[in-house]
Amino acid sequence: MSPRTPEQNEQIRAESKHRIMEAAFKLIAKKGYDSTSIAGIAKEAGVAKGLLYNYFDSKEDLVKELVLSAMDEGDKLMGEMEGKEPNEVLQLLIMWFFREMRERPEHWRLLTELTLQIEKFDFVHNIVIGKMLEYIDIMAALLGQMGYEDPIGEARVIAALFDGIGIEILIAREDYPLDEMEKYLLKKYCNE
Amino acid sequence: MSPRTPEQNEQIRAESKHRIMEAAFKLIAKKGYDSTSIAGIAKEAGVAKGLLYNYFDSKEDLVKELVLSAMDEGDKLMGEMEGKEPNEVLQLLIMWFFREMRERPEHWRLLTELTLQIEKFDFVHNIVIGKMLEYIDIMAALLGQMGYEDPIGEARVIAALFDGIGIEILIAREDYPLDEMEKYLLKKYCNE
Amino acid sequence: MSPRTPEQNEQIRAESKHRIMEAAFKLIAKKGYDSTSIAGIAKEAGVAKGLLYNYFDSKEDLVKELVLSAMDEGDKLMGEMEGKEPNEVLQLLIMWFFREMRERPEHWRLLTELTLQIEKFDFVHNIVIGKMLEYIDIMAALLGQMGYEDPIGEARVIAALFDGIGIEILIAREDYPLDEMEKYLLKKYCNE
Amino acid sequence: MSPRTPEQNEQIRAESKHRIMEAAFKLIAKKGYDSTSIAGIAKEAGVAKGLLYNYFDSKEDLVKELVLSAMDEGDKLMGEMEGKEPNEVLQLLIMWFFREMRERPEHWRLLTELTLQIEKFDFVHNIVIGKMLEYIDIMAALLGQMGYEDPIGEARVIAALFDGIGIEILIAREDYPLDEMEKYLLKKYCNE
DNA sequence: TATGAATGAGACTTCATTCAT
DNA sequence: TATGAATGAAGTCTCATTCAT
Repeated sequence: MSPRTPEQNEQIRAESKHRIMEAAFKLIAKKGYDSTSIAGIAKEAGVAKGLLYNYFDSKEDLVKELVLSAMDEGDKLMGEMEGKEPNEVLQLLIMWFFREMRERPEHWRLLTELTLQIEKFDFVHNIVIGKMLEYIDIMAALLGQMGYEDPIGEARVIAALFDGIGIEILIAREDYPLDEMEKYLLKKYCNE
Repeated sequence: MSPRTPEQNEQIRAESKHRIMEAAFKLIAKKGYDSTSIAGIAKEAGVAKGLLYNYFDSKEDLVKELVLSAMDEGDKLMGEMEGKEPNEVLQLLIMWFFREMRERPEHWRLLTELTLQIEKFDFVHNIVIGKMLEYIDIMAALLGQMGYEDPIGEARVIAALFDGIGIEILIAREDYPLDEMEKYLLKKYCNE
Repeated sequence: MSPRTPEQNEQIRAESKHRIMEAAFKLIAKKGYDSTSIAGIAKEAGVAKGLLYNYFDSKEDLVKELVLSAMDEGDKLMGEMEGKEPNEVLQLLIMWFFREMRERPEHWRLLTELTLQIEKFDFVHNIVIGKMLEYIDIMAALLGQMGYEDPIGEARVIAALFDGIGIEILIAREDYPLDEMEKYLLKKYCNE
Repeated sequence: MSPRTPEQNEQIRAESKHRIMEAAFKLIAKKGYDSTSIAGIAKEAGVAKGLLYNYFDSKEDLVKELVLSAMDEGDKLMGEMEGKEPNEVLQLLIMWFFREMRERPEHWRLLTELTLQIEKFDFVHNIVIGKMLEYIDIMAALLGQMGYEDPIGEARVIAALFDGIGIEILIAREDYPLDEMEKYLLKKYCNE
């Protein structure tokens, strides 16, 4: 029973926390915030209920961290677009969006679910608004370079399109004509 | 002395039920289904908890009636479009949408909130999918008459746009540039 | 709208009260005291809930009157036995008991149900004990005249038999071999 | 520091469960199922309401376990009768019955109470009917060996007697002449 | 006398959180 | 660090009872 080194402890902590967040993500994305219980998360993560409170102050706090980490991933993308042709960037963005929707619809589910609980999760709300504006700016710059007459207007249209498609996918699930939409948008914004 | 007449009772009932539904609508649209308690609804409506169960079998039943009545209102519109020019209809639809968003964003809030709770409210979910397809068909017919090359594709785009704008308004509230978007869309789809 | 005469009022009262008691009896005998609601009784009786409180102070009070009236009926029988041969009386009692069990098992159901709720219905409890002793005395007198060695002991046996058969009928319902038991007891106590 | 061992937990759980079942038994046997609240049981057991649901799925489930455990005890007896003289067995049964009635009338109270709630506790009901038939068979075999002319009839009489005495004890409590009845039955069925 | 809308206490149950180990 | 038994506030729903008409 020799005591663990600080490094070992740190690693154990990181692993446990990761497992808990993964479990929480999975369940909340599937069943929603209110219908996901702490007990359920603990069970899914294979740890005891009490352990969650070693890492998170409350259920809300857990969600907060979850959202922040989910946002992070979205940001990386934009970085990768530096230095490419506007036309190509737009094409990549559209394709990336549809790939995301195919492969990880739950990410979108989680953010939407929590964003709509405006009262409860103020901070998600604020972050999301910020991101939205940021992305619209980037998109407007692109469209400006591509010669659009009202680039901000069209950027807002594209943003709304993405959000709208996202929500329709959440509702229609496998019935949604993802492929057709992708083709249509690529043709509309990138071809010719 | 004498008991109330059936007419008096009917009126009392109608009023109480209305008060309860209004209170429920207000709270659920603001805080979401799960975070709205029966006790809260009763308090908001100014009645005792128990009274709700004179009018609704359960909390879910209350929501059901709420949704059905919210849907009703949306349908009237389509009826009024009969016999008009496609171009005009599209313009009216866009204007109607933005008027709705300005005047009754809570309707949209309520439907969105409940639609996303897929497991819990199957029936909302199913109704909404049905409506979506129906509206896309109508819209595609219009666009076809207006000479669009791929009317179904563009109808889907418009539907997604409406949904996307709707959800962005829910999030951004008064910060959303409703007027600019309306102008932009009218120009894009109706002008020239 | 001429006012009713006192006699008319009295008759109306009697009728309403009777209807309520009948309804209460029926439902309590079938579903038990706790599972029978005031609303249910009113509905069964075809009157408004509020009316019950014109005639009875409370649900318990209603039950009290019900039990008292049910007891009454049992008493008449004993009166009719005056002046008959002991042997014949015993035979009549046994036959009467089985007839009752066939025709009105609910009476027994009601009394048993309420008698067992000792804490709640003290008064039923006391009345029942009194009756039991009274009947055992009468029976013992009979058996004494018939030459039984320990008439009180055998009277208690017969009383317990009746109670036991009664309760088994409540449990087994139509599966209970009523006919065989009747024949057996008649042979045992009355024949030869 | 270290978490409890599984054994420790097992013991804690067993103790808590036992305390809850004892409390439930006591209260239900005294006041009946409907009049016994979860809150009351928890208070009697000295635990929080919520804890009951760590051990039982519902109030009904709690009762189920209670009944099954009460039944168990009754069965052991029959096993001990193997290989004894019929005469002796009958005597032992009678004496056992009266001992039970003296020492644990609440067991009988609980089973009777629940058995009569036919609609609610189907499973008790079915089990009890099964046992009744089983015991009557055993008894009839005994009586057959002892030379009774109609052993099944007499077995039914004895069963009804036991049930009847049981219920009379529930009602009359300490006023019931247990000793005299026991003597009388022993003389009637076993002596001479 | 009669009605039934309204009340509110209290029932069962869930679940985030705490804490002894 | 980790466990899970225990807590208790809060939620949904039922129902005996009241009261304006």
